[in-house]
Amino acid sequence: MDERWDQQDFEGRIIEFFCDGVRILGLPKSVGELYGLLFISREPLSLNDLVNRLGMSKGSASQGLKMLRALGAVKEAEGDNLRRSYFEPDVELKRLVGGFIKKEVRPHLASGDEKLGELKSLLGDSGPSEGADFYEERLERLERWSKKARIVLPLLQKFLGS
Amino acid sequence: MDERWDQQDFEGRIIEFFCDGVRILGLPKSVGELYGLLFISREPLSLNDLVNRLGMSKGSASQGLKMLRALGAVKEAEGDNLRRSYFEPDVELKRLVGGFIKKEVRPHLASGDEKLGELKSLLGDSGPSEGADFYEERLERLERWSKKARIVLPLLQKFLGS
DNA sequence: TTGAGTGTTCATTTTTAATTGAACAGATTG
DNA sequence: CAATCTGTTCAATTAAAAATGAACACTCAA
Repeated sequence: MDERWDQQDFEGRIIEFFCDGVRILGLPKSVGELYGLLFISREPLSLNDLVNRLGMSKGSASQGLKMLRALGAVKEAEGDNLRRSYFEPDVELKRLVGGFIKKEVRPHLASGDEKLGELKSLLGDSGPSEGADFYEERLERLERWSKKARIVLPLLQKFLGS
Repeated sequence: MDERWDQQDFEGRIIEFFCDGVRILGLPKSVGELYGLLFISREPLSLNDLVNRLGMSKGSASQGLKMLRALGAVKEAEGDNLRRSYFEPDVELKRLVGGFIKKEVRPHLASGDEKLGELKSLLGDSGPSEGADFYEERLERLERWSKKARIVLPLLQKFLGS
């Protein structure tokens, strides 16, 4: 047994790694801790396991798991205790990114498109008034951006699936 | 003149639009306001113009502009007053995304890679100990993720340039 | 039906991030 | 040089986000 191999440290670093990761995506640190611990655990873990090993509150863990399930990043699994729910991570990048796009990105794009629609009709109301050309050009540009986003997301997912 | 055409309202909505946009990217709202107002202005604006029209502090505006310049999202331009600096937006999606990737995304990926390297050497230290297989598999997976990201970013930029 | 185990919700607290505003440095002008 | 204008910095404040923990509902088993 090599005394320099510190499993605690290793797992802690993995968890930190995911904390950093999820922060870039705008998710709370606790979500990164939860996913990180599940990712580096051989067995599925229960809410209580996660709470005990991460030292976070039951409330945070419950909400974090809820988010991870909604994103499709964790799923329920079989465990020792029949009463409890156990969780294991989905470790397929394709599906992780797909879930994130579906739950976090697309809704924002949709609400952006809606707002663009309102802006277009606002500008339409003005009639062919002087100086509206500039605003029209800007709105068209925003629509092109939005269109690009709608095209690129499926391509991205396709690429990640390879 | 159509009284229903409310330019104030229109500009305000564009600014809101960008506030929402930058929040997704994890940038402060003030940065969205600054970019939004520049985006919808015919003429380049000075720091004082921005402060006055957005009602934000000089400090926020200065810092926000600093960030926008660093991202390459605004550049200096000629204006009436020789003493002041004037700014105009870069409105090419390709360059906006490119700047964001360069300044915000790549540094995070780089620091992630560095941490992965440390983890690998930690695991290496343990020697061929029992049960390290699982950890090795996990680290390899993370490396594949990182590799995918390094491949996909240039493709994304290439696509946006079309 | 009571008691223990599991998990959720949400008002409060804590933590983190953003904004302000005053002090400051440099540049320009009279 | 004194007065004004421009823009930056940063300590203090304010606002926003996340975490906590207690109350609650539900289930199961004795």
